[in-house]
Amino acid sequence: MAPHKNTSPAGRHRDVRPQPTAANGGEPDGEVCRQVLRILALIGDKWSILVIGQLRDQTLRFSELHRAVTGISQRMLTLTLRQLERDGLLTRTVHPSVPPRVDYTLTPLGTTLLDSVVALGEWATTHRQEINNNRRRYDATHPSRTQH
Amino acid sequence: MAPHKNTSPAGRHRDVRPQPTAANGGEPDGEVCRQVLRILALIGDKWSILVIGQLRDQTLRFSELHRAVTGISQRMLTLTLRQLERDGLLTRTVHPSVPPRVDYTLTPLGTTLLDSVVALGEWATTHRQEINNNRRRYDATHPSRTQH
DNA sequence: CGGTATCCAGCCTGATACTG
DNA sequence: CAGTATCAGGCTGGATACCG
Repeated sequence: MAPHKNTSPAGRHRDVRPQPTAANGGEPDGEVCRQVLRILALIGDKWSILVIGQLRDQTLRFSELHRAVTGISQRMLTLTLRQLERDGLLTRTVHPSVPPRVDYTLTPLGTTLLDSVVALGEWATTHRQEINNNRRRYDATHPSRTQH
Repeated sequence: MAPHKNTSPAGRHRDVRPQPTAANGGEPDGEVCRQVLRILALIGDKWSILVIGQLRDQTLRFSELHRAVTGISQRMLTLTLRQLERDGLLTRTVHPSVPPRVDYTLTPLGTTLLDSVVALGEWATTHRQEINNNRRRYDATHPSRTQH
C-alpha cells in the first residue's frame, strides 16, 4: 500500500520471488509458504480484511465504509480500496450525480477469499484462550525481558 | 516483533481491541474479522510463516533454520522464534553440549495453525493467475498512476 | 553454535489541508 | 461526498560487532 514501491525495509511480506539462495536447485522454502505469502501481500495489511469483512453481504459507499471500519483514515481507506479493486477483489461503481456517489461491492473472487479467511478466524476463536495462557506462562517463566 | 511496544504507526494489525467507535453498542466491525486480525498479529509478519513451514514435519536447529529460510537475518530469526515460542506454536530445546545445540519443533497447536494456513495457500494457488490478470487489466485500464 | 546489543535507513500511517 | 497531496513521526528490519 502507500505511494507504491517497495525495496526492502519495513515492507512486510511483499517481494515474494523465487530467490534460490545462490545457485541451488531452488525451493529452499516450501512452495506452499510462498503461496501463503502472496495472500498476505494482498490482505495481510492493517485494513484490507476489515474492509472486505464489511462488504461481506452488502454494497457500501465510501462514507459508509469510512464509518463502518473503526479508526481508518480517509487516506488509508482510499489506498486500501484501490489495492483491492486492482486485485479484482471488489468493484468500484461511480454514480455521476451531485453530490457524487461511489459504491463498493465484493466480486465473486473477493467472496471466495473472505470465505477462506473466515476459516482462519475460526482457528483463532478456538485457540484464543490457549494462546493467551501460553503467553502468560512464558512471560512468567522467562524472567528475562518482561518488557521493562 | 522487534523491541516490543506498539502505540500506533507502522504497527500493522496489532492492537486489536474492542474500541466501540464512541458510545455505541459495540461491534462496528465484524467479530470474525477481529479474530482474523488476531492471527495476523501472530503470523502475519514477514517471516513467521516461512519458519513454521520449515518445521512442518521436522525438527531443526537454529543454524539449519537460518539456512532454510532464505534471506532471513540472524536477528529476525531469533525474534521470530521467540515470538512463536511465546505463543506456544513451537518449542525450543537446548542441549547442554559444546558447541551448543538448540532444536526447534512445532507443537500440536502450531501444526493445526499451519494446516489452517495451508488452506489459504490453496486459495492463492487456485486464483493466482486470475489475480495477475486483474492487475494487468487494471493497470492498463487506469492510465492514472502506473507508478511513474 | 546460538544468540544479544546497537545503530539507523526507510517504509507505513495518521493528520491536515485542499479540490471537483 | 469522495478523493488527492503533503508532511512528519514511529516502527520495522538489515547490518554489524561482540559474548558464552
